[in-house]
Amino acid sequence: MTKSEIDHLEDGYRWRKYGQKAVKNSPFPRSYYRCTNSKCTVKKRVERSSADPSVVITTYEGQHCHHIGSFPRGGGVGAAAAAAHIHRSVAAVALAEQMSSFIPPQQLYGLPPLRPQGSPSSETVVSPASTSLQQLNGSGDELQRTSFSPRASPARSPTTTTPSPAISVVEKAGGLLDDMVPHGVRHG
DNA sequence: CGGATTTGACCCGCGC
DNA sequence: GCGCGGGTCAAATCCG
Repeated sequence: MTKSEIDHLEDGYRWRKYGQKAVKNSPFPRSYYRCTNSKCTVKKRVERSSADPSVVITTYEGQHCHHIGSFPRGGGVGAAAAAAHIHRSVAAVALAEQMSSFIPPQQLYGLPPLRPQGSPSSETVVSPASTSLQQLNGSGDELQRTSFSPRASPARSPTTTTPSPAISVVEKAGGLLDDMVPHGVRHG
């Protein structure tokens, strides 16, 4: 789950939308993305929460068989790539957690069928990924979630320059990216 | 002109 | 067997 107004959250990979369908649970449509890499079959499902329109639920499916390599903002990325090759898509999920960080891993709506048994034991599978991310972050995610306000403001200013709640996640992403990309390459 | 996005059609599994 | 919901394809369109 990610708190953001925009659907196309940049997690370091290139995504191409290939479909959009309306869902019953939510009045908002669900978007389907695929990794632009030819031999990479990773899929991403982005839907908006019915309870909180400002929350988007991003579901990763599959595993990136390639590293980021060509980061849209530049190069030198290692965090997401390192996390991505850990084992499964949980790395990507964990990465999304890092960006949102306002929900404990145990309460994830549902993880990929990593465990054939009925008990996924999410903490067991998320642990390695989040641990690595915590290490490369230098600190835990607690400080992030504490400084994050889950209810920023309605802020639906269409034409004004009022900062939108998306800025919050952007700042957080920036803080995360700060460790991934060097300064100066994020302006475009 | 090319790549990404849009959007309707098509396909598949499931319930009645 | 049919209808419905969900997922994907592909032609048209948009934008750089």
